[in-house]
Amino acid sequence: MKSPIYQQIHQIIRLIPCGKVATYGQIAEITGSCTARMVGYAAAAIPIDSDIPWHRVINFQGAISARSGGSGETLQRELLEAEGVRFDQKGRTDLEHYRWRGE
DNA sequence: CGGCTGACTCTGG
DNA sequence: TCCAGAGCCAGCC
Repeated sequence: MKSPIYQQIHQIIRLIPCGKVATYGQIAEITGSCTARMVGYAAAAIPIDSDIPWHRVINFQGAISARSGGSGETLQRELLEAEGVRFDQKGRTDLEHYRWRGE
């Protein structure tokens, strides 16, 4: 980790409590030093094997953003459902109910 | 130093 | 609800 920005974003994601989700823009606002895209790119750099709950990071629509490679979207949904997050038929979560308030 | 790329967000049709 | 376009910035050739 050379860039403090990525490190910062990774740290914020670690603070997300179980059963809650955060949007890229939300995290960007918390850092106050980067934009939603930066969060997305930093998240993309997070390895699945990492201890960072990257699956709790979703887009502002409450939907899961598919990664560049391929499968991962399915895994993310499975992990969120395991934490109690419900998905509707559109594959989206109720942000008003599951969005992390920042505590 | 310059160009390309990308887990985004927002507005409008 | 879905699709397209514009704005945005760090990282990697």
